[in-house]
Amino acid sequence: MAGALCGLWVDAAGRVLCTHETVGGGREERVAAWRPFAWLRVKPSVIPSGITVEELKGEGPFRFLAHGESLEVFDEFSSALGKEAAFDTPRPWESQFLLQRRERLYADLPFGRLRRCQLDIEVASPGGGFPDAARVGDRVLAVGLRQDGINHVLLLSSADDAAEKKLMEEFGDTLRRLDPDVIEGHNLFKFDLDYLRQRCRRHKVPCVWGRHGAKAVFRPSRFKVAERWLDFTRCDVPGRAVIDTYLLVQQHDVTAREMTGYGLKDAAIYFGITDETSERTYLAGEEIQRAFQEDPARFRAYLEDDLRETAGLADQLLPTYFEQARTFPTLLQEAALRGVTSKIDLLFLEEYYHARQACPAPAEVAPFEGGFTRSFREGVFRHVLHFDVASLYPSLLLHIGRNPRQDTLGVFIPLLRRLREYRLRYKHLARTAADPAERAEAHARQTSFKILINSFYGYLGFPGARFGDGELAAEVTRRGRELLQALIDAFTREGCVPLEADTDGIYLASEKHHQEPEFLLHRVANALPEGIELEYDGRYQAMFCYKAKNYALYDGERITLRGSALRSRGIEPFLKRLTDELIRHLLGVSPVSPLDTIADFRRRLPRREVPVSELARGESLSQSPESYERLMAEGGKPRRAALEAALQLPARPRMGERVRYYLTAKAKGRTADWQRARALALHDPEQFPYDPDHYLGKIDDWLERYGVFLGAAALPQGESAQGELAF
DNA sequence: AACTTTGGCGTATTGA
DNA sequence: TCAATACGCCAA
Repeated sequence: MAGALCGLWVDAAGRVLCTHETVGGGREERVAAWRPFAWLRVKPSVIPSGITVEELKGEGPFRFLAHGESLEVFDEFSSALGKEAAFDTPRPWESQFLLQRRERLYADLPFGRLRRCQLDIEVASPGGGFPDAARVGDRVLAVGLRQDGINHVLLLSSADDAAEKKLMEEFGDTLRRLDPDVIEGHNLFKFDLDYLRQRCRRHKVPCVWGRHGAKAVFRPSRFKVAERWLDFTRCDVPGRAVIDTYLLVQQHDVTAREMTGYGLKDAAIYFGITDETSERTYLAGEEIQRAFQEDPARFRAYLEDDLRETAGLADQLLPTYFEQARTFPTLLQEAALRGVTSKIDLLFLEEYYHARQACPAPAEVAPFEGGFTRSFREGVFRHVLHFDVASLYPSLLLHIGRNPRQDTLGVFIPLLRRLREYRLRYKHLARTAADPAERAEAHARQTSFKILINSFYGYLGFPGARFGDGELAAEVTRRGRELLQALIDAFTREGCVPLEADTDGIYLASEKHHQEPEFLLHRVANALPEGIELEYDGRYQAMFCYKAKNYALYDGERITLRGSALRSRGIEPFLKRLTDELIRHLLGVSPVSPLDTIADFRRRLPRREVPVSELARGESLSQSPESYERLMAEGGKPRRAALEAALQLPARPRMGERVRYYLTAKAKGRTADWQRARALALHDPEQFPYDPDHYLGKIDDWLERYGVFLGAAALPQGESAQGELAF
């Protein structure tokens, strides 16, 4: 019996090259058999030798299944069929192999036995400017590799080309000797690997970094983080997974949205790997080269701290994806880089393949209504309770119990049910297991199942999902709205005052029940259908209700902000400060009124005494500056201030990165924001001072919105206070 | 090159 | 000056 599969690669010839764990924890390489396959809409009139075609059971446009005896024969066959939609085959090939064999990577391999190697490079650029691997004067100073806590630091031996070439060869040798399953690094894709590739190419050193003597492959790719797309150069190292913690960190922050930055240093502090106050060696970009020459010990300490922090980030962020790779027929790197649709599709396709059932094509999805959202009151309220329905949409799906229309095999609901059972089992284990490593693993599993379960509803409403069903998704949200409305009515009958409701939860004020929310919970929860569970989620001294999806809570210790109006990252810091002061004031946390701060700003702004960094707004680029520039050159529109600012910067930011900018004074023919925007990094108080009037106007706008909550003193003329103080 | 959904707030651009 | 519209960012 072979040990766990911990590496997989299908080469160009169609050979399946596997790496298995051996009894002693080593790695051994093997070649496995595989028959490439595809689904077809029609039976080809001519079937070449080496290809078999079977007719499938059930309804669905893909009614035939073709197998090839080798990839070569199969490729020829598929190109002969042409590019029409008659042909559909799961990619990459590694997924197809796993699916065909019902195999998974890392089966029975604990996370602790995964061979993980951290990688970081240090480079020198002439004049201390921004590194650019294409420049002759640039140089790799050191390559750091760390595996199982042991550092392997490779240093440039002298300042000539031959030495850098030798360093590149040493890097390849060391990597192959360590033979990791996973290569981890912070910003690997956009920096380290791409830089190494360019230097290797210069010295004609092939990037043989993979298993089975294979070279790394590079190609442009994109990664979606919530609403943002990030551009990066993807690197595939055959037989290994490349994991970029820079991407994982950003993905993590989608839900939390509380990180101050995504660089290694910020992330390490945020995740508690490095204590903010404790020592770690740090070198600024321009100091690195000098330290390399004059203080080697310090240079090495810096590199090793980077490796340690990278390992720490992956310790926390990788297990979820590791568990995904054990769940889906997919590579670990794919699990970390791709969305949930392809993964769910693979689970379906695996069942359809083995059942020899005809496959559907993605269906049309008509626009449909979502969750119920309402802000009932505006102002400050006391004795606030929060209730929500546990896993509303998955519960409703199971309650409805209907499979997607095209799922003729009936895979969806049983799969969802099984995943939920698994999740509950691992959630329990995460609390009760004796061994801490086992608890951690159980936690990772339950987290990855939770993400998966929650995305089943979204999958149904997604037009690209092969087994999607917009009507079923619409049915789920419709029942969700009815349920929430029924809860609001029930709470109202109990004498509570609804404040804010959104999708699956409700905030309400009730002095009577504030001390005994469980009592209230039982009275209301009785009316709910089987399988739908209402939970008491928390109690608050005070709540500031602003508008729908925008509110602040105070539990006696901490303030929680919700909503883009109150906590958006793009907002100018000085306005954010006003809002924070307002909320602390309204919630009774601080006696200081923002009106004092406003008076102060109004005094200092005209003299430009407020630092520009307090005024600059930030925005992440939804487009690369280059493509924006091209579009504008062709007379495109609309113009955008953030992109205009990005174009000013010598080190052009890429799509998905943040740009901060401020506004300079109006001039003739230069009144629009985009014409006056200037990158914060290029602030020049003499040549390009900021425009105080613009920022004074922002304060007026702020008062327009929030003045009512501060009473008559703050109001523009003709308005009266509407904020109420109740209960 | 790649994609889970809808709902809501606030700001800027554009064109009249 | 005012609308329609697009976009960034966020809640669930």
